[in-house]
Amino acid sequence: MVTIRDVAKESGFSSTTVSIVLNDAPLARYIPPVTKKRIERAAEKLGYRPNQFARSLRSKRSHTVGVMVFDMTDPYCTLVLRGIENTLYQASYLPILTDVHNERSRFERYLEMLLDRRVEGLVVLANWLFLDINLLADLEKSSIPTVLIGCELKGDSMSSVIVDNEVGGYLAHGHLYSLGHRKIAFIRGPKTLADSSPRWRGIRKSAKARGLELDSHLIVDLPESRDPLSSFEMGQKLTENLLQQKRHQFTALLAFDDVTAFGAIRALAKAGLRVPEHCSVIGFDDVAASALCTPPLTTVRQPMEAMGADAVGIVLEGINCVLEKREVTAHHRKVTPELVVRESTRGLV
Amino acid sequence: MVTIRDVAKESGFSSTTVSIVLNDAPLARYIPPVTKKRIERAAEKLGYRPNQFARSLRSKRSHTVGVMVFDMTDPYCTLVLRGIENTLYQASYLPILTDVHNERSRFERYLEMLLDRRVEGLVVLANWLFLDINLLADLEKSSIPTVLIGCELKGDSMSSVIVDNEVGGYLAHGHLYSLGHRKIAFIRGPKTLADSSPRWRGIRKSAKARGLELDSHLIVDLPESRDPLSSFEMGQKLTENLLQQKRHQFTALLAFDDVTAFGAIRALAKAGLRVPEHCSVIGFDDVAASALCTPPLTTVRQPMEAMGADAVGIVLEGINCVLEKREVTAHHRKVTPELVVRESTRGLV
DNA sequence: GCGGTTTTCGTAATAGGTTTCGCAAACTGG
DNA sequence: CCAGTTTGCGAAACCTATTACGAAAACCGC
Repeated sequence: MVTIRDVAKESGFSSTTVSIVLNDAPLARYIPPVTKKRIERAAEKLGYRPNQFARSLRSKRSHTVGVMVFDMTDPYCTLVLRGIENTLYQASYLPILTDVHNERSRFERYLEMLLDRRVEGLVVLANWLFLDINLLADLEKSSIPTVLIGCELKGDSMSSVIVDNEVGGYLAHGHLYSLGHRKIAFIRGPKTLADSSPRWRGIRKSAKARGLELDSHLIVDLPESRDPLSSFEMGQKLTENLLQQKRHQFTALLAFDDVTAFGAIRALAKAGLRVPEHCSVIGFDDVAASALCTPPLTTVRQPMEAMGADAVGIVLEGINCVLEKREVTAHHRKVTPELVVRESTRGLV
Repeated sequence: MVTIRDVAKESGFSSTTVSIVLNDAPLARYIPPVTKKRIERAAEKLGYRPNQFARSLRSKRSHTVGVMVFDMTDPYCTLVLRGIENTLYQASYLPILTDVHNERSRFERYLEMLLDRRVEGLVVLANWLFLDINLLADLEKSSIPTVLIGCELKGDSMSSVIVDNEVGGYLAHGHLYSLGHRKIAFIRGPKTLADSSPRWRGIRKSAKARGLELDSHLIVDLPESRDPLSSFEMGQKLTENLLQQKRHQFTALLAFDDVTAFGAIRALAKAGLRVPEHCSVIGFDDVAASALCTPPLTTVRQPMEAMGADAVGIVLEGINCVLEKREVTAHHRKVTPELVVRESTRGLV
């Protein structure tokens, strides 16, 4: 390995000067161009690359951000991660990716590891979070800029980026209503999931605004589960149950999320019902698969890539605050979802 | 920040002894339990956490592995990443995730960044790789244990983990054949993609073994594209083309991969053909969406999680070789794919 | 040609660990 | 009781880059 001293020797100057020149430090003003050239040429010739460990040891900076995901296999993650990665790249930061597998011990272990590495910020993708909220209290103590995606924690210790679930629920229900559906089945999210209740609130709001009564026989809840893909089987099963109560028919189904919707569609197909001819189905999220399956799923899109980018923007700003010893202020961003009409919903004839 | 010297002061011993005790270094044999206790208690009391920068500076180790993905949005990545992450976690390594976006400049920049961070190994997910192969030559120079997933590079400079595409093609074709299909359409992969030709070889082998002639009118190729999801639109378009030549009908379609198959299914649906009633469709990969869509896709599964885990295993072994100054030998693993029969294929009546 | 500023560059301290070396005390065997 | 080993521990070197400080030269104005 070639060190700064090697460059110093090669160029005939001291390591101090080499450091100043190569980093273009303030003092570089005083270094004549000839000297700079010589040093740069020497560095080039030797293929010098500064040792980041030594540099970090001095500067106390890692140029690294920790990314914690609660379950990578959730298709929701992909685009958010893309947004995170891309924004970090622009800023020359690198992400350390950890997948908590929805396990408390793993969360704690990873958090320790990340803090030990002195990550300068933390992005937590808490989309499918069933752990104690006070687990997030661990995060507060960490005292580095932290942003939660998909889960709001009021207060000024941590920022958050969430989708406006209420608007989303409102949009979804409004869409089905405007297509003429009046008998709508609902698969709500697990009670313990933060997204569930605001989405439902939006739905009720829409129903109320339109003077529509909701039939409690057509409302079911996903159970709590550690596995985000379990909502497929649950969606299927719950839909089967709904179909069995012959006295309470429905012409449309509003699922908690896209994966649940896929499960519902499966159940409908097994019952000989086609989407959207016999029953319209709408999801939430707009994961990649929603556009790929046939019929493509009408859904409420979360701008996932933008949310990831936004989260990183907040973290980077926080890092700058820390560097400049300004106060770090928490931001609570709530982004607006967008209705994406595809072919799984259709007007009643 | 509390340093090792603080612990030394608190415990009444030197930093040497503290280091030896807390790391359980060989010399710790000679330290009496009383001393160890005192030091551990002091460390505990002060909440001492060793500075990883300092440690890495000395030991030249980062306990970090670089993970380069060519395009995160490829659904193929998710499970592979899960396997990578999980195996690294077991070994207390952390992954730095980079997404090359299929851009040469980005690849080079990220590679430099990773090497600057002294990652101890490299896992490259080269699934959808259209860049010059000699770009991978850059990797060879890096002289750290490197494993390629999904792309073989013969030689002993780099290891690889790939699926046995030929067997996969053979299985897929054999499955359709055994269901009675004789007129089969094929959407082959892009010529420049490493997976394409062995898969096709497997298909031809199966056809030959069964004495079946392939109809060249029913064979089309995906064009080259940077975007892994483009194979959806391409699959759709090519299938439309296939359907237009009325004189060459087919009862089954074998797609290059699952995403292509989704496109094909869409085209079939638009033409009023149902899967599998009117046409069977088989994919390749078994991405998550394949089990979620309706009808669920029959496909050839790549054991993606295991492949990721396997790759990390090889990297870790390589790292150990480097540590013990043994020779690093490249491994070329070829894993067997598995036919997953779902409902997008059906026997001819 | 003398104080003062600017330019140019190096010495040494620093960051926070790990490791080599060596000293001294305690023990072992003959 | 003496040589030789084992125990127990610390001083100092080391890893590599950054930076505070200061020395010396060059330059300026008067």
